[in-house]
Amino acid sequence: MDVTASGLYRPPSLLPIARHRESLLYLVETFPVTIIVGQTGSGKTTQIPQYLDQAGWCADGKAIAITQPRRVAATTVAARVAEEMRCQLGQDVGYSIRFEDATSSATRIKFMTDGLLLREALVDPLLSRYSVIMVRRSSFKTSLLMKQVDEAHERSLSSDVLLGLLKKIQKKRPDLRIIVSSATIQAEDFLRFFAADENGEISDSIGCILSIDGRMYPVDIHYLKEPAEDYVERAVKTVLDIHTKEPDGDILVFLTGREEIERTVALITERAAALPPQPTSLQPLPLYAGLPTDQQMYVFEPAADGVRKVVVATNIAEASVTIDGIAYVIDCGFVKLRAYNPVTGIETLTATPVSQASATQRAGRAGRTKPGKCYRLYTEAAFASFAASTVPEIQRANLAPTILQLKALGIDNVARFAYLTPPPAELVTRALELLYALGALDDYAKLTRPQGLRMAELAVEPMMAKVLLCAASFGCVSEALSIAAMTSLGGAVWFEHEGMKKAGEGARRKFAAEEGDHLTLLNVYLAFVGRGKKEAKWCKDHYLNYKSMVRAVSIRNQLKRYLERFSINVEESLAEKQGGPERSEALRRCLVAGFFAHAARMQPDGSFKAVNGTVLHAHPSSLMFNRKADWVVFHEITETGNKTFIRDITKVEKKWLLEAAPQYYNTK
DNA sequence: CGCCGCGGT
Repeated sequence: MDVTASGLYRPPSLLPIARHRESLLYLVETFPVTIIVGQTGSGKTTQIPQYLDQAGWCADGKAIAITQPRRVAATTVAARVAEEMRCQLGQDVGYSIRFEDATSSATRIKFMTDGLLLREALVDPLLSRYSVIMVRRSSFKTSLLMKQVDEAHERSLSSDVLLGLLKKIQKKRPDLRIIVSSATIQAEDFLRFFAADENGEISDSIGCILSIDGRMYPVDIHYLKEPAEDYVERAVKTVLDIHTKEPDGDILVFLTGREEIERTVALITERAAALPPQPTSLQPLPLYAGLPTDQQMYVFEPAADGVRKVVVATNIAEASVTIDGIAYVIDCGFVKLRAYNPVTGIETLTATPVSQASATQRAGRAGRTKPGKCYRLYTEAAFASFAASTVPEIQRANLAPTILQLKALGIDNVARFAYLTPPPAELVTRALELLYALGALDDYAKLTRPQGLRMAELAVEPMMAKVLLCAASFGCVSEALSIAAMTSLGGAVWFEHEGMKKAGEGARRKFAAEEGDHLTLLNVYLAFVGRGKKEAKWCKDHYLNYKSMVRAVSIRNQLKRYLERFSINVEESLAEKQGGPERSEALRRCLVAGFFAHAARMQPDGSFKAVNGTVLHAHPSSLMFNRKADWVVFHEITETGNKTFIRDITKVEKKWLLEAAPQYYNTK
């Protein structure tokens, strides 16, 4: 959300990009690909689309697409450009993000998320309505930091896939212009990526790099002389040291997760109270994505006079969110990262040392408005041992959704797709196997029609997409839609708060279904949309996250529209038999049709055993955490620390599993 | 018995 950078509010003619207007237009005219290097505040995102529009790139009804990594970036930048062009947002300038389309037939400049542009490519494979596509990959130029020349760079799965797709489209559309804004270090790589043909030969007529200058304040880096034994302790101590010895300025502490953050906030409060009287007081504030929005807002409010703010945050503060007034950064040197094990199919979420690029980006948070200081809770030798940059998502994620998407985009040979960095073969193989078992791919690994194509179009992961497509045959489309929408929220259904856990669990019991979490989620959804209850207060009283519930309604509507387009009868509900055993069985059989690969059996000790022998535990947030069951299917599997948890669990019968996927269970 | 880093369709 770097859109609030000071540069944006400078008159456009004074922005650094203004001096490069003519050369930029020349390059875009001459080369199919232009790589722009320049940092936040250079004005490239707001000005370049306007230059292109003025230069005639929107003639003949064509439009310019600009992708952003975040929804909030797409909407705010679009609003800014509309204001500069003195037009109403949604007319000449608009944006399009999931659930919100602020564009019209008059729209020439369109901001959007990269994931949404990929979806458009399913319908319009050559993206023919665009004359220019500008892809923003957040980049951070930090070469003014002491002793460092380094850059960080967000690499989401969708933006990696988009760039590969654009390269493919360009071969068929020489008229298309591609602009990529990138970090200096990657600029050459991008150019080579687009210029290389299938044999690796580089063409020099494909593209060019344009650099725009920008600046940042210096940040002093301080390392530990000896490694810290407990970085939470050390972070608290550093906060107090800064507070008692350093001039005014707020503090930002990077830690890895909720529990650590809450503990640190409590420790700071406790220790600060024990200090001798200080001229200013300390106000520690937690910040992580799971925190309710109203509590997140506190960190953006300027501290009162005589108060020094200490924001204790996860990686959310590294690039997603910008807090003004930070003069000191404390970096624990770790981040929680997801990884996917293709052999076991289990995702892990573990604290891992950050990359040098990431550490640099964290330090840079102290130098946004004036010179700052960064205290690294590790040694300089440790920093030197960190990887240069974080392993891109495409090399560590479950690729089933991505591979399905590529197939639907007409890329049959996923092994030969132009990846920026190719994923490990095992990840691709595992994804292909699952998609085959779900019937999305045939014996020749070709997308099945209509089933595979429809699964790709539905905005849920392949297993849940299969559930939705099977629901009609079980007579539970309406219920499956609600469950799909609720599981899409990814655990954000319940409003968690320190000290109210007991009460929250009591509230949860009101919705509990004997059969497990999916039916419970359905009960929650039905209660929310039930007469007169679709309101924030009702949610609060029942310990539900209102924002998430509203989102579930949107997701369900969108999924429903897709099913209607597939001519699936959505009204087919078992509502009249509500609560009856037939409804419950139909629904659970339907879940099995998609989630047969996520089956496990409860052991006498209450743990579960997967079909491949892995020992699993019901996540404490699950109803099955302390209930008896035999066979179950589950939505998600994650390993944290040294335990493997399953979440969103529902009781099923073994024979349903065998019926749903006989070949899958025979080969195991 | 004891817990999800951050995004996106």
